[in-house]
Amino acid sequence: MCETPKSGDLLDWYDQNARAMPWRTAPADRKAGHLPDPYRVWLSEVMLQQTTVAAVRGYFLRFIELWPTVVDLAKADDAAVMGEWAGLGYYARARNLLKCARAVANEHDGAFPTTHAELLKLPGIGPYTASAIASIAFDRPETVVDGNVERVMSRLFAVQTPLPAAKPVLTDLAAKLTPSERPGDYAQAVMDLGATICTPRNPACGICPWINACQARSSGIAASLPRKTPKKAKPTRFGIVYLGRREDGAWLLETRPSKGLLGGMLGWPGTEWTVEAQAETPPCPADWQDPGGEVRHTFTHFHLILEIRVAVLPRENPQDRGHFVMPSDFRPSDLPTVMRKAFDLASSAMAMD
DNA sequence: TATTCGTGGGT
DNA sequence: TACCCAAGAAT
Repeated sequence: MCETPKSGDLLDWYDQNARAMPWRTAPADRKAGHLPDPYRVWLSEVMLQQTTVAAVRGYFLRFIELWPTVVDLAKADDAAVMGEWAGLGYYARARNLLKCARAVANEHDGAFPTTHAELLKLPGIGPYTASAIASIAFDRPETVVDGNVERVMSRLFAVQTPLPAAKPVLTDLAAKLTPSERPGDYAQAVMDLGATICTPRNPACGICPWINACQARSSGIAASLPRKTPKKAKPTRFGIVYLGRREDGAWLLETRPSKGLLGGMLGWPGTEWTVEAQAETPPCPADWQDPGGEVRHTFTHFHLILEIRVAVLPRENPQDRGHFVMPSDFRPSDLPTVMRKAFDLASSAMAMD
């Protein structure tokens, strides 16, 4: 038989094992009444959506350096924010980040709302992020349910229903465990537990503060939970991108439409990406050459094989698409990863700089 | 409810 | 290599 899990046992563990992060206030400081900056909590939580702490850290520090407050961010140029987000993925987050910053600056006097319901109205803030901000930044007793919490609850209560169907049940179980004391620390504690001990594979049950309360552990099935419904196979799509350079060195680039894949990001003009090989569709007439090689990249729901073409473009070429960017203004780091791969391939194949 | 939407690291 | 996965939201 198992004990009833106690939130206090987890908080005691967290007091000793909380991981330091740039956006986080240590448990001792929180107990002294020092809550973290809501702007930093919001920014970090949006960056952390479906993204690892290791990947986020550098981006977070850079954003804070460039835009120390939400009002600063609200005044930033779209292209600057999208460029700084490049490489982090899920670019709708960056578009909504700006919308949200401007809403907070213009409609909330630069102060984030403090309740779950008000936070939920803002762009890019869903149920998880609203709970995270309300609990972590404002110590409200809201329940965070992310992938970590789903895994911890499914094991603690041996929930056999596969995800995502089990989500409502797991949310209910998590809510009933959430304490009214130290809700901010508790939220971070459950997620830390899932990230460091109650891991997807090889959970470290021997050092878990809830070992005596865990039903899956007592049944020996912890590592097999949570169950998940099978995923669909990824199809492969094909496309061509065109890396054109004017005689004065300027690159022909385009800002992609603000909706859909890589929306709002800088990229090379090219064909659509489809399951059938694409016919040549250059952005302007030129002597396009194939330098050889291909870019392979995998998105969430398809594999992509991309061919590249390169050309020197005449100075007075009436291009149909895109805009020219001088080398002094071109930062490959502004490109989403698949576009940066194309640039790297062209650079190595042509040995051009 | 199901799909769309990135990327890099781990196994 | 080929998966799996990560502090989800929008549609």
